[in-house]
Amino acid sequence: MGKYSLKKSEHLRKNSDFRRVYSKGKSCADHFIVLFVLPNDLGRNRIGLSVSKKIGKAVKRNRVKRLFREVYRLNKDKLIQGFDLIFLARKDVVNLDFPKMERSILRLYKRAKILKPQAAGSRLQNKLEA
RNA sequence: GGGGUAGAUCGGGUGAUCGUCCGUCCGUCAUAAUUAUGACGGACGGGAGGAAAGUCCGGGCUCUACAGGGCAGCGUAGCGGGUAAUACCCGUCUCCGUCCCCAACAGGGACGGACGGAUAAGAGCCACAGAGACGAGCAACCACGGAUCUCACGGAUUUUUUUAACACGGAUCUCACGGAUAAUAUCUGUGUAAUCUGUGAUUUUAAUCUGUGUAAUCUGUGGUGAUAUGAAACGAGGCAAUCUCUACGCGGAGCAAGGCCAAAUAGGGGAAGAGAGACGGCCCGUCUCACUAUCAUUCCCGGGUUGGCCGCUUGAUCCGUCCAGUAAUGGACGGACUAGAUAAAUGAUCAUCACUCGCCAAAGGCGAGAUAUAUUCCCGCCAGUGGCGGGAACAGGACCCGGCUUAUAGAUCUACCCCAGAA
RNA sequence: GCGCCUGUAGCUCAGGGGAUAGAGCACUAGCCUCCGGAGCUAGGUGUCGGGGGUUCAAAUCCCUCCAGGCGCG
Repeated sequence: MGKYSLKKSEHLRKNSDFRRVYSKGKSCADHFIVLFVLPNDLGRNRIGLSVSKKIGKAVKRNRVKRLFREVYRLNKDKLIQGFDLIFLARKDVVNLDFPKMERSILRLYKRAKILKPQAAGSRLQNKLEA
């Protein structure tokens, strides 16, 4: 598996998976995104995306989901493995571009305490300082 | 060169890195062990739209009777054509609107719009206003005629009453004067005033008759349309986007259709009883399963799974040429293969080229001004060069097509019109 | 995918061809009260979701678009 790949097997797809993460997982949020986290016993991470019709029409929703996927894919080497994650979009997320969303998601990672210890230093710090 | 209208086409390009979906081929591993499946990796090829949207119509396809009859219901509506079909498209007639020609009317032309059948059967509505609102007569006005009656004028007659005034007479009484008497009392004469009464005449009023004029009411005949109304005045009115009628069309559900495999749950409750279901509103008709009973059947409720495969992309497909047709469109020939996802694939970052907007810089042209003049200074405008920064629409397949409607920055081409400039 | 409903004053709703579009609450002003509340009186408030059409006349009928909501599989 490539370092920055994102296959279908890493997606949460069943309704029961989503409900399990929503009810039993921890959540943290900012103005744009709600992140749900629940440990699984697979030894790798899986993500689910939830963008409701309140966000906008199909083009806007697809763009938000693509940005979610891109940010997760390019930062997946910093995460501790073994979690199910759900990104829930809030209404203001439409105005975000890629760097703003990356900063927002990395902050949420840090608050959810799923960042690898050594990764918490270098790149995130650079981004935040920049 | 700029602007407008109409139509057609396109709707960012190129490159790098990382990543995604599908197909073909290959490699490693696992399972059954030719080969297939799954996971991971690699190479190559392909990968959203003109509206993919809204779901307003029409079809294909699938199941239900290869979809049957009647009623009900729904839809369409000049005529002709196109099409698989339509509420779509094309042509044309009629009507309406705008503009132009014409001094004006008539007429003609251009453009745009129209759910544009009902002559024949019926029902309903037509507020307010108005005398009158759809088949019935009322009222108004005018003309003629009649009846009743009011008023005015003229004439005639009659009557009584009242009032007013006049004339005359009578009675009573007051006052004045004169006379008689003894007397201021009484009697008497004259004049005057008041009251009552009689007579005469005039005027007014009332009644009757008659003539003329006028007004009102009733009535007969004929005519009229002013006012009012959206329209209308005995016309076979208007509205059928009110019901209805006529003609034509429509069976129903929808890819979560439908079929197969795997897994899981339950063997539960209720109803029916010779019928039940397909069948969607009703009736008929057809087909299937049953037709003697704590069994079995059918239906409903409840319970479980909500995984995979097929359907799934070659099709009324697209492109080019020729022919037929006013056109929509059709035919022939040649070529092409162009997404098949399913918590749902096209993205992110960077560079660059074009498009556009703003700012800055240097030099150029033109115009005006300052200076005695000028190669100098300043201001404004113009096109082009360089740099920096920003913007780049509407919008994402979900079985597939044909239309319609709506959203849409900009670019190109064609036709027409207007403005400016040059020859 | 299919079907249905709603949009009228600031809010909740009536009105289903002829109205100056109405009711309640709210708002404003006045009276009352020492003040406020309650009460009484008066008043303002509308592109009837947008556009087009039928009609003499449209909130109402027809077409189309927009926004919101609901149901079934």
